[in-house]
Amino acid sequence: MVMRMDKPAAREAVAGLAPPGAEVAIKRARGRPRKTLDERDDGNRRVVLVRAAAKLFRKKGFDATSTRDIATAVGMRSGSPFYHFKSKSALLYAVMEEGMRSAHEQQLSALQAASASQGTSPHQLLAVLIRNHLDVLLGPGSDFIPVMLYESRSLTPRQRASLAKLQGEYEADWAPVLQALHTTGALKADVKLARLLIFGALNWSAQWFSRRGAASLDELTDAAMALFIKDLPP
Amino acid sequence: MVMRMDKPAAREAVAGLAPPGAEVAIKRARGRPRKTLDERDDGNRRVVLVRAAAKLFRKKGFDATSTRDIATAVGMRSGSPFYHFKSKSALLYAVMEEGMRSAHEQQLSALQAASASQGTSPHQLLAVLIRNHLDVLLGPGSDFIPVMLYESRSLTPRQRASLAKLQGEYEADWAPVLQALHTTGALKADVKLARLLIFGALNWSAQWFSRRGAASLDELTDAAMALFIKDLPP
DNA sequence: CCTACCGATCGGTAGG
DNA sequence: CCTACCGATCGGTAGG
Repeated sequence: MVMRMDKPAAREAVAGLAPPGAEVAIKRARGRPRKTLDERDDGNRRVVLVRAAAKLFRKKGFDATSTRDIATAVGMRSGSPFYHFKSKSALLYAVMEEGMRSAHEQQLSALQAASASQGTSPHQLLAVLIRNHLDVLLGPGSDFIPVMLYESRSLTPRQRASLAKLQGEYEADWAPVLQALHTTGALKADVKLARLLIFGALNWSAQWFSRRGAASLDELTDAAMALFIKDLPP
Repeated sequence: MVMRMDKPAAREAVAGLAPPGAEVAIKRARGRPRKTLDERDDGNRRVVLVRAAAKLFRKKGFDATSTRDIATAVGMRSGSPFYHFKSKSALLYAVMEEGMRSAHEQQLSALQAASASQGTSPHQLLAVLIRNHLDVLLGPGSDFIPVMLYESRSLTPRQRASLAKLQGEYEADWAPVLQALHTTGALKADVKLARLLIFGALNWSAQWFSRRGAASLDELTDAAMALFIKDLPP
């Protein structure tokens, strides 16, 4: 209840909302605060909350998950998540935004690594995109993107619009690859519809894929490539 | 509000739960009942409830739809849906079961019509299956299957198992067609994974397809065929 | 099928 | 971040 004026700043920085003077205000506090009980570690708690929320939202759905569930999962009391997030839906948005950002980063890395080492044929690039997408979707600890795919109904219109922009950027990386494949005849369908159908095929796997199941992510990637591409090289 | 003593039996028959002696018991009542207030029109109300529930579940999701929303939609008071369904989840199951039954019937009709008139090549059969599936999924008044696809988390385990059986029967019709295409080389991917990926591609369209949008169901069918099948005839 | 409820739960807040 | 709440809503039920 006292001296933790550094908290709001840290929090807003994570959210990318730090007002211009925030850090200055913090530096005004001299030395470490004494009342340490509420001097919980750091804006770290925010990340922990988002992670727990992602897991629960994925497992039970947004509406069926109470903010109390989330609080309990991270060892907080029922009202405390609202110290970090102004609403339940803000938490949901944080999950999705974090998911999209890291998914996109991962996608860019994968593309760069591919064009650096392996060849850079459209076939290979599509395989890389698919494999990465499956990883983001089904890999260990990947609750964020499934939540984004299946819970966006619960966002506010403004949040949905924000997220759509991020999704657009993610999908934009696919367009040239698909276009190239269409040009060579390896992809016969209309490019735009093909993209939607392909994302559907992949995204749906979040509903049935099990990491302890029959197929591996590599096998699934191969199956997808075999399904979509006409002239697969041996 | 009069004469529909046949209703309880009809109702239970729809649910497939009519106890052996139900109809007999009903026939025991002679003529029309006099106390007419609770003699509401018919088991018709049940169908109306299921239809309204499907619409709302699809639009807002199961958890975000209250039984009061459904009651209001059909002009009932808040407690009345529970006269027809013993729980909210029973209503959800009714939506899904009704959706699967009619989808499967429609699929069988489409297959019969196809093998009667058009040729019966695996290509044509797959096109028929896809087209029908899209119709069931995206056609006018089709809220049932999307609800089934996206809300089954809210079923009880027993309900889920029941539904899985119906889904299995629906999907079973696809297996020989896909197998035949695989044999001829028109489908390169592993048949089981191909089926999952194809259903994903189609099912996902419930998320983005708009009946007033760019593509028609026919165009979407063509795109899907072009995407999945290697040696499409002209 | 309505009336009149009930207990439980939920998102969120004040105040420290 | 906790304590102690609050108003609203929800699924469901008794009793007619």
